[in-house]
Amino acid sequence: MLQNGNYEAIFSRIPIYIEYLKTYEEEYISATIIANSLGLGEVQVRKDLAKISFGGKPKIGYEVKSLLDDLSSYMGFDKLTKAVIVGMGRLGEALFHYLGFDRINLKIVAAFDVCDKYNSLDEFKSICEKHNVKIGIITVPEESAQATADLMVSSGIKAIWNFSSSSLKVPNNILVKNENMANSLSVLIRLMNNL
Amino acid sequence: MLQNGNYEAIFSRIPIYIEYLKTYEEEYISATIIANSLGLGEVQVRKDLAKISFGGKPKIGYEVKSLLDDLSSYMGFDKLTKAVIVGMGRLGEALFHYLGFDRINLKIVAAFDVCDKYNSLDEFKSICEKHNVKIGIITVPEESAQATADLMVSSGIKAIWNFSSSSLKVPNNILVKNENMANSLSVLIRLMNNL
DNA sequence: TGTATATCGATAAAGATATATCGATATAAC
DNA sequence: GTTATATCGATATATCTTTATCGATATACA
Ligand SMILES: NC(=O)c1ccc[n+]([C@@H]2O[C@H](COP(=O)([O-])OP(=O)(O)OC[C@H]3O[C@@H](n4cnc5c(N)ncnc54)[C@H](O)[C@@H]3O)[C@@H](O)[C@H]2O)c1
Ligand SMILES: NC(=O)c1ccc[n+]([C@@H]2O[C@H](COP(=O)([O-])OP(=O)(O)OC[C@H]3O[C@@H](n4cnc5c(N)ncnc54)[C@H](O)[C@@H]3O)[C@@H](O)[C@H]2O)c1
Repeated sequence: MLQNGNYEAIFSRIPIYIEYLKTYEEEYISATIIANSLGLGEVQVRKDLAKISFGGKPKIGYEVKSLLDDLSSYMGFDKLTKAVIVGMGRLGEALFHYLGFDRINLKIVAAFDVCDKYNSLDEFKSICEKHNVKIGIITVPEESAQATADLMVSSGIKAIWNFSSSSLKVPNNILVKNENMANSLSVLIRLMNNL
Repeated sequence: MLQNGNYEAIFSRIPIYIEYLKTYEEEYISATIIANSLGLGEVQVRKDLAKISFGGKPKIGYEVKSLLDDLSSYMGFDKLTKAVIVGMGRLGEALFHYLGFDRINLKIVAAFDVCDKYNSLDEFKSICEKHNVKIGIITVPEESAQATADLMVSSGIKAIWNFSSSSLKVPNNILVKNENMANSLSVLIRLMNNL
């Protein structure tokens, strides 16, 4: 199942480095500059980079271009990842039209719903197999979430991004990332009340 | 600024306990049952509960009702929290109509957009002050995000839930939680490619 | 009443993550 | 050339988080 919540902390920083580096015009950049720009510790930045890329030069820093390449391929952004989405209601529509997945090289190749404006679920398996789809996005109502997950698993999908608040039962080799918005917001409420 | 990403880990587990407990019919529950149902370690559950609630009884467990109360008030769900949302495009609409915020006792009291179907930004400050709004949700395009944040700060908002991928500059006493969906999904891509 | 057991809480150990310190080095300035 | 300095990488320390262990206790049952 691998129902993760806490991943290696570094994984969530790399995309931030990448975004920042894309805006950086010089040929070289130091860990100090990255750290200060992003509000992180410079030792942490240096350690992250050391883990992924080749060394920087004292007094100079890291070469931006090759750093970007290394970070991107570390995250898997160098390869196109294909996804499908099931449940084309308000949230599904929003995600389907969102342009921001481009920069992580993710493409939503098909959208499914019970309503016939979209691909029918009958075609789900064949479309997934044809495109070798790896990621399934679940934006159906709670009560349909488990059935949708089952369909995804039986269609060869390897990872599920779940926006319903159902906790899905899936085989051990399938990744599930729950994107529970209310829970995420509640962390903010808690922190706020603490101040 | 408090531009957090890694909060106390416990904060993100409490809402999960709460959801689970709401479905639990018995009068008492043990850490063992919670842990097994949610795929967590039982020592971890016991430690979390010990931090927040009064003790359980050996061989019996914790009283569900009072546990729920304690966890809810720890998270701040016992008080109504008011939010506003700015940017009523696809994502803004989805969030505005989402019913799941009820269970964390959050109410979106007003929705703003440049389009006149919604509240006008001219009224932003007065509405926020009138309702004593604490949380601002940003779902405007990138280029308007910082201006929106500024408006929120100057209208007395204490915490911002930011869906744009701009990194916002705000005063030190304002909380910002970036909900960068592409970055979140990229963690899943990374984990998947690792298997 | 005594024994077995599920469970708790406390303490200890392990693991993960973040921060601090410092010598080495590449460049720049003198 | 020598010196000053920004930066790196390595090592050490600190903090946070999770997991393991174990004695104490409330109940169930013989
Ligand atoms: N709207 C939000 O901001 C938001 C936020 C967080 C989580 N969610 C969750 O995301 C899910 C969708 O939310 P929404 O607001 O878009 O709801 P919605 O009602 O607008 O959309 C649900 C869509 O799923 C379709 N559907 C229903 N059963 C289906 C099935 N078996 N197979 C395929 N499609 C099916 C419906 O036709 C509809 O188009 C819900 O589980 C909700 O709790 C929504
Ligand atoms: N759609 C998604 O699934 C998704 C996912 C993650 C992040 N985002 C981000 O959320 C934001 C909104 O995305 P969307 O898909 O809803 O876009 P959208 O274009 O559908 O909606 C943007 C809305 O903001 C309004 N707007 C523009 N400038 C404004 C201003 N200054 N003040 C108030 N309203 C203003 C527009 O009128 C429009 O209604 C973007 O920053 C996007 O990158 C979207």
